[in-house]
Amino acid sequence: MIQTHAVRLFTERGYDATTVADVAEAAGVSPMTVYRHFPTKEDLVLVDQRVQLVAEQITATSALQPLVRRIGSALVDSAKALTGGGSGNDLTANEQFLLARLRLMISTPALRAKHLDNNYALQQAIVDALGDDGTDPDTAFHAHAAASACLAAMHTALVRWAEDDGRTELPDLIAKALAAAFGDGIADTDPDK
Amino acid sequence: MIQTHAVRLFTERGYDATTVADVAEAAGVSPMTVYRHFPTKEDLVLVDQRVQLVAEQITATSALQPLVRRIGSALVDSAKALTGGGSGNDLTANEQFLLARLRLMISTPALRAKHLDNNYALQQAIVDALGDDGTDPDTAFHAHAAASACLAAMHTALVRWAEDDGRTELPDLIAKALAAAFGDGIADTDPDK
DNA sequence: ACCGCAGTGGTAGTCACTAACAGTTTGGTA
DNA sequence: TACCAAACTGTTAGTGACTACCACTGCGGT
Repeated sequence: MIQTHAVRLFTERGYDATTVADVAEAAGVSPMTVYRHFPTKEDLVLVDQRVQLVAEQITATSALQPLVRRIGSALVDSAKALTGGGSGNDLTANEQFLLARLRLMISTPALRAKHLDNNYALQQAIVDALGDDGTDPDTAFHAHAAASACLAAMHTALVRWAEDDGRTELPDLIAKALAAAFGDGIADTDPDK
Repeated sequence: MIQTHAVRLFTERGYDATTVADVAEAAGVSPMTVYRHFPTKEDLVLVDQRVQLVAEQITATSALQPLVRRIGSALVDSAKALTGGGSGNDLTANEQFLLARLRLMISTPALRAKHLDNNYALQQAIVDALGDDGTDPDTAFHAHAAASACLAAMHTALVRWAEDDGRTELPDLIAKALAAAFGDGIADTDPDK
């Protein structure tokens, strides 16, 4: 509830021009309560990264495939879970809310910075999930390079998705971004296609 | 001078535990003076991105090459300018200072986030320099995906460089990171090698 | 009626950062 | 030397995010 009011106020008046006290008042609670649920003002907007989910998808992929393919397909699949499968044409309320938060995130430096740093944390989780045992620094370096590049491509897809107002399916956009960066074919999700 | 004291204090006591007033006192100036030279506390540490330089290198590359190759070679070249050419074995004072700031940047969330956002601004400049006229949204999307992935690989190289205490040449590490992400051969700088 | 406990609120403080104003130093000019 | 303008520095008084600490309320179980 607090989050809903926050995103609405931030969108209407701007992020910087809206204080946490404003959000608290709109939600009918005290500023203290806001801080109890959301450790920082930025967390009122930022999208849950689902680190756990992505990591599980990574371990589920075949270790025989190239790194960017393993990571890419995991990201595409997690995007499906995020948008709810993407069945019909109309956007669900969940997707609308996601879009509103993404638009704030893109246009507000503080939010954008924190989101990019969250992506960096996700990168660490991906490298861990890839099964890097830490013995070979070159292997870890390779994994970090691949993971960071894949996540950067995904971020580009997120921005494009928000600019498109969600008209294109997010998983498809991510696959397109991966293909644009790494070349066609590397990021196909379903081999039976 | 202010910056030198700031990095030293941040390294000794920690970034969060050091106030801007502390930095000002160590530098023998008032807190206001610090804010006049560095708009935010983070700017006391962050590395100059040299957006202009990278953009010029991009326009100097052949438009016939693949995007990641154009961007990659520009990033490798700008890294040479940043570290000062990398001639001898010993680290220059400039490189030492760069290393200290990088270490802070990697370990401090606020600094890391802002640096990643600076990279995002650099991405915009790279896309602009690539000559995207904005008419075709797919072309722009392609350029953004490639640029973001290249910058992510470069960031990975920066982290590795700091972990290595600068023992490996930074431009070489960036080339290695690009090769790890995009495949060998795509990021070679000098064709005559 | 009693206890524990999760959720909520108040108070006071720290610190990054800003705006408005005032004093000082510096470099160029007559 | 005298002078002026511009750059530099300092003071004060704020705003707002965020924290630590303590008190209060409702609520199910014994």
